[in-house]
Amino acid sequence: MAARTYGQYCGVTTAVELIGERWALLIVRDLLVGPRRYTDLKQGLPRIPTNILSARLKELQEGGVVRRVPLMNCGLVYELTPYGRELEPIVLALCRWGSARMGEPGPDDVVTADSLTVTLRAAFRPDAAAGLPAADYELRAGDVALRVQVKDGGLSIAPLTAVAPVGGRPPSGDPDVIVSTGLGIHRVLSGELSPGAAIDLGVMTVVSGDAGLLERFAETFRMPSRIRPGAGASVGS
Amino acid sequence: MAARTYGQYCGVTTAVELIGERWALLIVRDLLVGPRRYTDLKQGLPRIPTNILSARLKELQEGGVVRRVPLMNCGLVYELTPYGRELEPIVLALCRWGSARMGEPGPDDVVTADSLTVTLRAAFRPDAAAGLPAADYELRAGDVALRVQVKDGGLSIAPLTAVAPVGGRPPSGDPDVIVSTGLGIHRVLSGELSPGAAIDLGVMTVVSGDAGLLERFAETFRMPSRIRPGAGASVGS
DNA sequence: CCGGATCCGAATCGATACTG
DNA sequence: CAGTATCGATTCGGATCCGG
Repeated sequence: MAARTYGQYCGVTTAVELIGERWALLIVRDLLVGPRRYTDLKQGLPRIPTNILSARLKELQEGGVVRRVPLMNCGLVYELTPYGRELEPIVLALCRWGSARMGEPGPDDVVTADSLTVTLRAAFRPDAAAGLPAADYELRAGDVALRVQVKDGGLSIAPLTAVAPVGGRPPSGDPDVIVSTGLGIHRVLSGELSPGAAIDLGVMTVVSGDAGLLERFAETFRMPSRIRPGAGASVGS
Repeated sequence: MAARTYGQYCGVTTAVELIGERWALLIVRDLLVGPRRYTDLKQGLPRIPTNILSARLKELQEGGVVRRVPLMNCGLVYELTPYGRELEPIVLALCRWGSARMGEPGPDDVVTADSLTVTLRAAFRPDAAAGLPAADYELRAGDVALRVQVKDGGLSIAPLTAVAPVGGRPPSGDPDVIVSTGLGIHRVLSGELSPGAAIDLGVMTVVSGDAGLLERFAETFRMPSRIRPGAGASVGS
């Protein structure tokens, strides 16, 4: 033990010892959306081996990042501690940073409800939203569907795919617009494609409702612009 | 290949694929201070195996985070690309976050010039500094010595141990105060100890100059308060 | 079904030695 | 100085299995 530490007395080092192991930060990402059962996490991280999931949960608990909470009606959930929740701005910033280098989705890449929720939170611009009237979107990407409500400069996102998880109240009424995208929604979030262009290219489809609202959507949610991957590559053997 | 990817189309996932491998973020941390030679990095990360260092540098270059720059007078340095430099606020935030869980230093823990420089940048409070007159500190911790100058709400830090690295100009004149601490300087940065208390306990020693300046130092640099590690522990088998 | 534990081959990491 | 080569020690990934 302790052989796998970095041997430095530094906050960065301590932080990566707490959340730097493989899969750890993705568990944190999903828990930022809400408390999750073991099985929820396994579904949200389809490629994680179960032994790794339980090992990480144990380590994150020992680090005081995650807490294990028994539920009244049998079962149990994992949730972030207050200390773990302090990672939210960091994870959102990493999401924005990484988005600049997302190329085309691989054939096996998936989008989960939690990852899309975090992505939208990362892309949300409260100042832009404050200047615009309320809007109520239903977003479908891959096989997840999200209800996204922007009101009074605030954002609330609820999953529509499964039964509402532990703490959520299901949204009521109908959305103003239902839009379906492939995994290419990021091309709109990055500003690479205007909503109109995305619809013309078939990247986005308006299932029902007011297509004009999508311009407002694109103003409310925006990721940093993408970087051509070709720029700094070629390492040379 | 691609077997070791996370299989998700998400900014967070992309980010940890770029900088989530072991040691990678510590390399970024050191490069945030300035361009570094291979050997500098090896010294600043004493426990990194050399094959891992070269593998990480290669990966970081392929990811467009790091660039390899030949020097005019023979030799070469690694430096962050503009994209890599965008990690600065994230690394500083991680430094603050992790600092809350740094316990006592282990017997083999070291403090390097670069890690201490990043720590001070992370702890720097420009708004507090703006309200105070300029100050010029020399800080010695472990076997590193740093010249820390606060002026007009700005911060500049230069190492005094080795020859000034690549881009640096050596500071001129004498500091207002020279203070020597063990690795326990973080107990002052965290506010756990006032400078006076730290001196009384022998955690800090004023080598020369105006000890009164240390109060100003403690106001200018502050980490989030520490968390009792006992709070959320005990995982239970 | 939920919440894991166990086993094993494959890939990675760590330490040291060596080289242009 | 700037790495590569090698090899044992860990860890990861995938699958299976198990108690409630």
